[in-house]
Amino acid sequence: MARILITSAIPYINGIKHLGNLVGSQLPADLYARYLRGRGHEVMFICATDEHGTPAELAAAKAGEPVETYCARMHQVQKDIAQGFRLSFDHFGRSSSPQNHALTQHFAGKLAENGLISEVSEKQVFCKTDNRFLPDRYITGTCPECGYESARGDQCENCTKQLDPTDLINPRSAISGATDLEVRETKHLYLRQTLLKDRLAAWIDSKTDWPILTTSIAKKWLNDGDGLQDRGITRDLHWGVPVRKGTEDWPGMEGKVFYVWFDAPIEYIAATAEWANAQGLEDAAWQRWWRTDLGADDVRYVQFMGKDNVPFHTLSFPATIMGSGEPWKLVDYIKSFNYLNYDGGQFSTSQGRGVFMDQALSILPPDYWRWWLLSHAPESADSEFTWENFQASVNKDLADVLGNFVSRITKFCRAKFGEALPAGGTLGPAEAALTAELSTRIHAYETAMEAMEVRKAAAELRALWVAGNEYLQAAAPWSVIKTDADQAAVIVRVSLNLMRLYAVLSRPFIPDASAAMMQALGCTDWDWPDDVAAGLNVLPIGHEFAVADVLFEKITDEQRSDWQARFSGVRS
RNA sequence: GGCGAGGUAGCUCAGUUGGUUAGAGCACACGACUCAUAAUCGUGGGGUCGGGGGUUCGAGUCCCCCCCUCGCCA
Repeated sequence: MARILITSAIPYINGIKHLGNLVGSQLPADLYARYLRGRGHEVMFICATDEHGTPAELAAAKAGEPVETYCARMHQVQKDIAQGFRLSFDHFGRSSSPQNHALTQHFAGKLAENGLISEVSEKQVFCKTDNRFLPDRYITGTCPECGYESARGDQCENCTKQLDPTDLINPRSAISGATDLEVRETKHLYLRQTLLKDRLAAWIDSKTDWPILTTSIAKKWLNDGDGLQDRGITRDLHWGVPVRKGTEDWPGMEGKVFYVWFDAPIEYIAATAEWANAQGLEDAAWQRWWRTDLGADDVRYVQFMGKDNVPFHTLSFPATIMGSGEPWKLVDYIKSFNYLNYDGGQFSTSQGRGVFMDQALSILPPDYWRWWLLSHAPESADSEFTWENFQASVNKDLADVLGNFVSRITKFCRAKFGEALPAGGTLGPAEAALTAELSTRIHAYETAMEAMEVRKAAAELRALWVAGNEYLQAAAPWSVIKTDADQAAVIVRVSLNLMRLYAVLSRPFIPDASAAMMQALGCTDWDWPDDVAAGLNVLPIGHEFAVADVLFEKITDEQRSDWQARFSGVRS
């Protein structure tokens, strides 16, 4: 039994996420967590809301609420929706938690002790119209590197160069558009990433099994232009983690907070601490996941995220961990995703384009979305959601192939033998062939799952469902029963056991349907079929079951065109 | 116009370090079956891998040029 720590990129507190966000991190992370639990491994699956920074302040102001109230409310909203999608976090934390405050301050203190923090008195942009210092991303201007005219103050979207706001040429406020900006003197802390560049580069180079998408982005940031730069980690804001050196005051930093990108990844650790505290456990309970000196040396740590998050997870956060000089767990594998497009364009939070998580759940149960999104996950390239494809995939895969298998075998048994596994007959060559095929396919499924090849795993699972229909079709118990009831009984017993197998194997993808299948079978044995022959013999002769309701209703053409119309515009 | 990402069967996509007749699912056609959510199973048609050069014994897979699409920005 292995121990695996899984984190999903933490969604920003500001608003409900769309399906593209969901499939880019939380959902595949959940798939992986559920699979590993199903195999009997010990899993810690962590997510949280990312709550600090100016966008939260502005959204709260717009909602007419104090920022603390706004964040608490939106956290609960996101938590409920995550539950709606059956995301099986062990803990869904908050980056504004006391635990994260303490840990963020702790890391800053350690980094300072190790000479990795510099205090820089710099000139920062203050907007008189907005009456505030403008954070990096709220200043637009021309990129000094490539001449792109709408570069943001933190990064040029055009050339991906990391920037500081004062690098921009012709800056203006992105909040008001005002140009009455003035530069004021303010002191900030910088993380001296340049001193860690060689260690980071060597570490990235050692990750030869990482996806190209992950390492190529990391290397680009390490080596492009002047290479990795020192990074400001504090801001002149009110909402955030107050700057402190561990538990000590930090002279000259009064009234300032840490930059959101400094404290957000630390929340992965803090959320695990939140989990332990919520469970009434000692610190050792979470430290054994994160401290290699306190039990985490045998933990495998896997992160899931969209490609836009890769630089922070391959460089900034590891710099924090390494720079602390303490034995914190570094990530072992980063699974990154491309973007999901919506019907010919992009999903867009700012434009309200596409289907959002709450809307999705209002029209269909989570399994439908989970199946489609995971079986079409944007792993190797951006992929596309269309309503036609969604309808076709769901109807064919879930209703026709899996749902109908369950339906046909349970109803056949009820009609011919009653609602219990019938006695008689012995396994023959057809069952031996089925067992062999299932073994091969389950192995392929496991291999894909362990490699986090999501689409491939979905295809293998589907092939397993098809194998059941093939077996039934060839065995034809509805014909056999006319001359050999014992033989028909064997086929039915094997098929009903196969249904249980499907429930177990499918659970990571479609947990509700799996639960419904198991409930219909009156079974609570979720053991993974390491031995397929034994796995097909779990439900004994005489075991009673019930015919379940239709597992998956088909999506009608009327529903499809209705939703297509309803979600064609922008969200109001 | 700038930058970025792509162009493989009607649709959504796979195609490992270049190597035998380019694959899957859906859709379509035909056949089988009738237990089942008009479901299932089998067979088949269908692609000059955007175009043109080049490297190579051999390129969807490497290099160059061009065309087109999408995104962001002007």
